[in-house]
Amino acid sequence: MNDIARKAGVSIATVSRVLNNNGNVNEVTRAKVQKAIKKLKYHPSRVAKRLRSKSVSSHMLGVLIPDIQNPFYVDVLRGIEEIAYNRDYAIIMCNFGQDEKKEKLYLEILQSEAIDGLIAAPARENDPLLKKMVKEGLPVVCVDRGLEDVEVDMVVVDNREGALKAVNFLIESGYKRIAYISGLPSIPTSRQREQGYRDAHLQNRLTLDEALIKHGDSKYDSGLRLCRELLNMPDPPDAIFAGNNLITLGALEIIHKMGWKIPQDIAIIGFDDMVWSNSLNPPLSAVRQPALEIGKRAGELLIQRIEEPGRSCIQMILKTELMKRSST
Amino acid sequence: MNDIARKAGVSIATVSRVLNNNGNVNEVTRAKVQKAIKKLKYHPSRVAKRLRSKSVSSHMLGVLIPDIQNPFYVDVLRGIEEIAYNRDYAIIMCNFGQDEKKEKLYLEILQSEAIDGLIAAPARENDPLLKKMVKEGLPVVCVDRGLEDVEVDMVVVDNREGALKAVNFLIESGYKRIAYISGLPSIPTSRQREQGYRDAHLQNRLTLDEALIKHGDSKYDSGLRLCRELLNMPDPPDAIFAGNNLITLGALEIIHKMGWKIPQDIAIIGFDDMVWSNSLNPPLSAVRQPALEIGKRAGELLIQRIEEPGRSCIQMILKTELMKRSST
DNA sequence: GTGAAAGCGCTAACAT
DNA sequence: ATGTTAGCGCTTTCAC
Repeated sequence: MNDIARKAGVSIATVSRVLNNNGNVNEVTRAKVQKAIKKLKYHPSRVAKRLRSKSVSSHMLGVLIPDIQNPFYVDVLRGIEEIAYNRDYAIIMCNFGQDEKKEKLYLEILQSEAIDGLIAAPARENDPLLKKMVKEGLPVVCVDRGLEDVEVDMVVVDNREGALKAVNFLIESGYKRIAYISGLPSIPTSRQREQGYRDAHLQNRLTLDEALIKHGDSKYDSGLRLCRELLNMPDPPDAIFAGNNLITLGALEIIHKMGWKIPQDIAIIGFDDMVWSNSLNPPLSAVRQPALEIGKRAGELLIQRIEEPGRSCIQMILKTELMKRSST
Repeated sequence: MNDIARKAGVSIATVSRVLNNNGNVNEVTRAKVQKAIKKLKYHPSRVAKRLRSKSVSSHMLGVLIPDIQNPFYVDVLRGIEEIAYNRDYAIIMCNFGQDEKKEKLYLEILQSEAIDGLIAAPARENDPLLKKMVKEGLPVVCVDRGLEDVEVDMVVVDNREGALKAVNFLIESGYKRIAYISGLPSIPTSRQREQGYRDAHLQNRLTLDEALIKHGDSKYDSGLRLCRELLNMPDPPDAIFAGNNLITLGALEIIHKMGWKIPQDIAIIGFDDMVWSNSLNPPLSAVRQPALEIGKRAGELLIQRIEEPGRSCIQMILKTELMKRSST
């Protein structure tokens, strides 16, 4: 910046002014400076900018997600990214893979990176570090999962209702022994979906066999393992409600491997739709979360909050949609 | 840092020393400082650190990938991330969605973020901006795609050979009219795979019907559309070689929708394996790229280069593996 | 072993 | 309309 000031025969303050289109600058000076900038192939340092002014936006956002292998989070991320891109924000992506130690480390990095704001799907609803960061004034919006005891913007889906609809649909279709393969029980969404599953049984006065509820860890392998246990039961289920994307795919692998026919031998419906649900054979029924939209809304909410830190918190609950295809 | 210096009754220089475990510090002074750090819940600012010393590592890496919806890149990313995490690097993830304008913007951001190094799968092999950054001394390693005219580390897969193996296998299995659904022809990997496809025909003296080669844009929808065109031909193919993940999934959707049986009516083999290839019905045959390993190797290479900028460039060519399952 | 001070690239208040 | 200057939080020489 010094070089360009010298080259253009002005002070660096003037350079800063033309760079930021801010303050009054004579047209001819501006032109001179512009030329020097071009000539010297100058690139502003976002780092210095951020250091200088906490008050001014660094145009850097953090995103903290649990599992980038899960297509749901990929779509959320894409939604966030789309908004960020349009508003000229860059993103630091932190994928903690359901590992709380890693999550903590990332949170610390994010903190010391002086980001403008953070979109997070925290592992635990009472994560102390994250709560602290919120209290210290960092704009945060939670997606998919909330945060206890503190005021934050939230974009979530009505998980209980989504599960309820899915299981009701299964029951209406005549299935009697419906299994639930749950993700990590410590994750709120897992519990909410289980609640919907239970409520559907209640509403329909269908007795629920607790042995049909399997708790896993939200990953592919647990879907595989738990589904095998289910199919090997002396009295196996006639339908499966799978707690998330990856669990569904794991379950499908076993079902096909054991040669069971869908939906004749066993029906399956997943929580989370995927772009390629139709590529499956048969096409998969699923509870669709508007993942892209969750990401977009979260991005918008975050940028709003950055621009107007005072505004009160918003909790957005998006609707799920039951995608009836041929697996049920 | 000032606060903690004051609190501990030392100078900020000393604080810096204990923070970085560097230089000689008296044990008792060190203890005092440590205590003050704890008390004041001090967090170092990575931003200031980066500003101060270009010489010292900022511990920030950039990753530039074309399409995060493609599970292949997700795995590459996971590989990179694993290495980065272990070596205490953070990652700025830039997903440009095959959009060159976006790619350019991201490259500029990365540049002004003072990252230590960059892992990129550039849209074009002769991207001028990226080439400039390499020449200016930014450590870069390319994955999946190379960069013309400049020396960079590269981690790629032998695409031609992978395709060759796949199509040879198809031919040996008795298929005669094998279609190729290509990704964007401007992407080198698309062309290399096409070359392998052609070579296989040559080697087996099988005449190749140019009408069976369809060029798309590497995305789901193009797989869908081009596969439909193929199946609707008066003289349709008996096997399909799909240029990537997303194309495969799009093709599968149409095949199922039109009620064709795999592999009786049509065989299909994809380039890129997926975790859930076994979840498909029938399980999908595929050319497996060791995506996670590509990411890891790239991460290692990059960190190596950051630590030893002088070392000469390495070009790593990883092997593909033919996963024979039931779709062929 | 420790402190003082310069400076990384930038912005903003204040002067001119 | 433009220049001067004081820092932002840190590292690193150079003294002591």
